[in-house]
Amino acid sequence: MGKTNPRKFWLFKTEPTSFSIDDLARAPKQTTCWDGVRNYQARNLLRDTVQVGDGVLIYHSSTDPLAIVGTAQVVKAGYPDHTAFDKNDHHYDPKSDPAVPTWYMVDIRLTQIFPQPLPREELQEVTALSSMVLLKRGSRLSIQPMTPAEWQAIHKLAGDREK
DNA sequence: GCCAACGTTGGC
DNA sequence: GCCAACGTTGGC
Repeated sequence: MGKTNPRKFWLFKTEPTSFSIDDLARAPKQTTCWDGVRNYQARNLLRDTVQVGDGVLIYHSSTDPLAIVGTAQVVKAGYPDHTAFDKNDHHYDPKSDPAVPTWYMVDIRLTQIFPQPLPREELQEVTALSSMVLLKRGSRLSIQPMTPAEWQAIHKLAGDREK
């Protein structure tokens, strides 16, 4: 009773051409809503599991170099993604009813931009990361769970690169 | 409820 | 640009 859930860790994918970690850094309070997720598995995580205080790695996909570029923190837990209701929004979904929203989002605040991004190529060499969802073949999930061990290993790599 | 067709993601 | 891996759609 009264036992708080342990802090969890996530990896959020984004295409830097549409939203990059530099955009996050320039946002008011370096905070943004993570809108536009249109996949049910990712939606379930955003709605039900991602909590305030959870750690988030930011990953740049479909770019060169592919890399983990920094970290953020969840500052608001799952709430309806209003961009689904906006006809003019690229992520508009007419099937999402405001009374029973289909899609959810969270807010995150930038923690740090890594001085050196961690390229996917290098992550693939690290034994401790061999089970990362990100590195699995055909992995398309845009909101990915990761283990505390993976979280720590990433931070160690980022720290080592800084030296 | 099955499953073929189609669309999308995203590394390579 | 290619294409494997998924997810979604829709006829039956």
